[in-house]
Amino acid sequence: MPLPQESPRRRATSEDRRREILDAALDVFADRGYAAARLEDVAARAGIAKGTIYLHFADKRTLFMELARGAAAPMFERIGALSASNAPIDQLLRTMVEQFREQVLGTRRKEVFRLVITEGARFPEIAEFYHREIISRMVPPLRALLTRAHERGELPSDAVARFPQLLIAPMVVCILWDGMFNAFDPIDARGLLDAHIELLTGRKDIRS
Amino acid sequence: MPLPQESPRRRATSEDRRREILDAALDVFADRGYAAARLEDVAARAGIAKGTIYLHFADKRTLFMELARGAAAPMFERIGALSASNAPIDQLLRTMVEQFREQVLGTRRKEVFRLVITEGARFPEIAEFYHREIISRMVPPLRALLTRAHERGELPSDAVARFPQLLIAPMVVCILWDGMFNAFDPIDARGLLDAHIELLTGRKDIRS
Amino acid sequence: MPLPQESPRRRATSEDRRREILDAALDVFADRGYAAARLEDVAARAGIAKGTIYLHFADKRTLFMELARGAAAPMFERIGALSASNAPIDQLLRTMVEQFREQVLGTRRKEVFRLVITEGARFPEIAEFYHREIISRMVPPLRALLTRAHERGELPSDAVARFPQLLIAPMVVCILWDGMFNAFDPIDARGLLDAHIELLTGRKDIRS
Amino acid sequence: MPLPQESPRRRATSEDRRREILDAALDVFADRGYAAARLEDVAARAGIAKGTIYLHFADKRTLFMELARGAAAPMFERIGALSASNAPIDQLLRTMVEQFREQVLGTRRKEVFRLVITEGARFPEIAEFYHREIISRMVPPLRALLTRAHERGELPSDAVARFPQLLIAPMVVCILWDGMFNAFDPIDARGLLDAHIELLTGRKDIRS
DNA sequence: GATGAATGAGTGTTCATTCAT
DNA sequence: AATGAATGAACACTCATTCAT
Repeated sequence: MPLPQESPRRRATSEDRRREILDAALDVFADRGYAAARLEDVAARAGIAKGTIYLHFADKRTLFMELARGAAAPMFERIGALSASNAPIDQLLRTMVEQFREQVLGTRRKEVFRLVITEGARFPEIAEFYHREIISRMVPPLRALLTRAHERGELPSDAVARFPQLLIAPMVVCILWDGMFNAFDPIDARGLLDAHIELLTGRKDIRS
Repeated sequence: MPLPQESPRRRATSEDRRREILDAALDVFADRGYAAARLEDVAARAGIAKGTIYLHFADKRTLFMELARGAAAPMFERIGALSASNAPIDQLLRTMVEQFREQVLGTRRKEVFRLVITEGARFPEIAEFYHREIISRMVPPLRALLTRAHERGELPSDAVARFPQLLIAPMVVCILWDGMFNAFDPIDARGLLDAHIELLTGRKDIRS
Repeated sequence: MPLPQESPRRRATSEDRRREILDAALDVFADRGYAAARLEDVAARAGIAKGTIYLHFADKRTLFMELARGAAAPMFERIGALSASNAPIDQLLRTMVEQFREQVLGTRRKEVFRLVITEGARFPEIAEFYHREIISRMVPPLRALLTRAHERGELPSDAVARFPQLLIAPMVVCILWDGMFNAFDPIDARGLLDAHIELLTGRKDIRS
Repeated sequence: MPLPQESPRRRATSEDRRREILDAALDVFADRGYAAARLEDVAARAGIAKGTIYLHFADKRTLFMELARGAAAPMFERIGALSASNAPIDQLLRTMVEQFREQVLGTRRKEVFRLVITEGARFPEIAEFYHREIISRMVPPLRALLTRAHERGELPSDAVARFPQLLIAPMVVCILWDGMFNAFDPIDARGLLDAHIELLTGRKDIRS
């Protein structure tokens, strides 16, 4: 819920400017990695002067961390939707995987996640943030969901329920593979993720 | 007919020196990432002068790439052993996972893999090298092995056979999780990897 | 968002605004020195926007110079009063010293003088201004005064008459000492300046 | 007494390099003041590269502080010599003043002192250092000396004994005047300092 | 081979100044 | 008049790389 804005125009512009900088920063950070990225390139790509960045972000590190945090918000909705649902588990998993392909792999957001994965070890705050805000909030409902599915006989094993990381692992691999090998051996993300669901549920999907 | 060898002594010494530098480099690169690592720190940790590094490696990039390549060699042996075996698949998988835990996760070699994963996108040569030397050599025998197992009924699904990445994904996640969250939420790698085998084989392990 | 103004006059006059800026500038320049002072801090302290400074002063240098010049005006009056007087020299000196303590050392004006002393060498215009407007106007009447006092036997030596800087030197030292050592060894300005008059006149003051 | 040097050549060279940098730094700091001085200019004047400065000094501030501290050492000798002497006070004072003119005013060391005076307020460490190492060590022997002289009747007043700053004040003024007004009104330091001694001792010097 | 002092291009960050609103 | 976002030149400091010893 946005606070009342004293000057809607100005505020909007400032918010836009922030967004432009974050967009440009994503390109540059994704391209070169955090340490090798140059703020001058970020500025150039955003079409602004170098100093302008500092009107919106305290320093390079802060810019990076706000970029990394930015990708977290959209995940909550998916989590909420998932844990609330009573649909059969394979349908849920398929929805989840489809959303991942469409909203992460198919967009620039995948770059943010790759950055989180590849730079996370050097940014304790980001690691903690993701653990606290994403992982520790995601695991309990996921586990509940998967446990229920197991108890209903929809999942042959409780392995994923005990280690929900197993559900996520192939997606992580998709992002990493895409970043490393895409040029000469692009991944068939759909095939891989469908195969993974098959492994989990023990059932082959008959796709329309 | 032996080729003329340069002095065995000198060669051995030089090789030792190389190894010391690579060891030190692993520490520093793992700690700070490629771009932020300082060769001065590498030298200090190796107990040598900065310039000495350049007697053994052309430049920072080369040093890093040779470090990255170094972890590849030991994998061939495992691959060979695996594909030659006729043992039941769950036993093979358990051996493989155990080796991973003992020889990668339990050693500093996990740092090399983490570096390959996190810096790979910025080092096309490394990406290509790993794809060419590891992945493209590993996939066919792995696939054959898993296909055979599926056909013998040891694997309920051919999903892993079609996407051997699914076999590797949890190990990747182990390495990444270890690097990011170990301080406050250490991973139970054995549990996770056993659960994964359970998923693949459909059978719970009865460990002695 | 401007608060409703407490004062009935809607806007400060330009002269008031100038004064506010100069006041704020004195604080900031005194605190950090000319080069390290930031106009943004001046603006913040004056409660105005950064750009507003430029409506009243051409640039940072000009602002500083007008600040430095500002402290000069009040000195003329003292000089005039001094040179016109026929009172005994020790009384005059005591008055002078007392005025210095009350109107310079005891106020923020001492900061202006410290700035003139410490930055003067870097601001030829200020050096020239002070030499032209203060020193070269002050020396002749001072010299006349002191010479007369010497001839009347009120001063045992003509040394100060020949070098009126000797009269000023302890005051300069007071200002500098205050700025450097005040925190841990505050100066007894009254004692020091009284002792100085004793040196000049050869007579100890019997203070009431 | 120099310690045994492990590598006389190297050590001597490094010491020389330090000295060259300090010399160049004195020029630049004296010319522009601390904040406005550019280390690139220091390097250029020393005939070295910018980075070389950092092999010898941690940063700009440290460079400045070591420069400021450097001028302190030579003063101890003078202090020791003075306080040990039993010569008549006016002779001591004349020696002191002469040394000041020759070894401070007549050399680049006066620039160091000007820097200490003008930047001291912004460098608490320097202020404390000078107070601790110079002033607090200088005052007691000076006071003892001047008190003895007063008791022997060589000084008509105990004013300087009580406030030894009065002895120093004219020298401070000489340094400042020299920096600000020298171009158009050079000071007659000898005349001024002699006049000051006359004030203190009540005796005119008959110079040869 | 080994050293480590020296280099200098490169980059994050600051801040006086401008100008559209 | 006043604002404050934007600019971009400037500068401290870093570090891969070289080379004389």
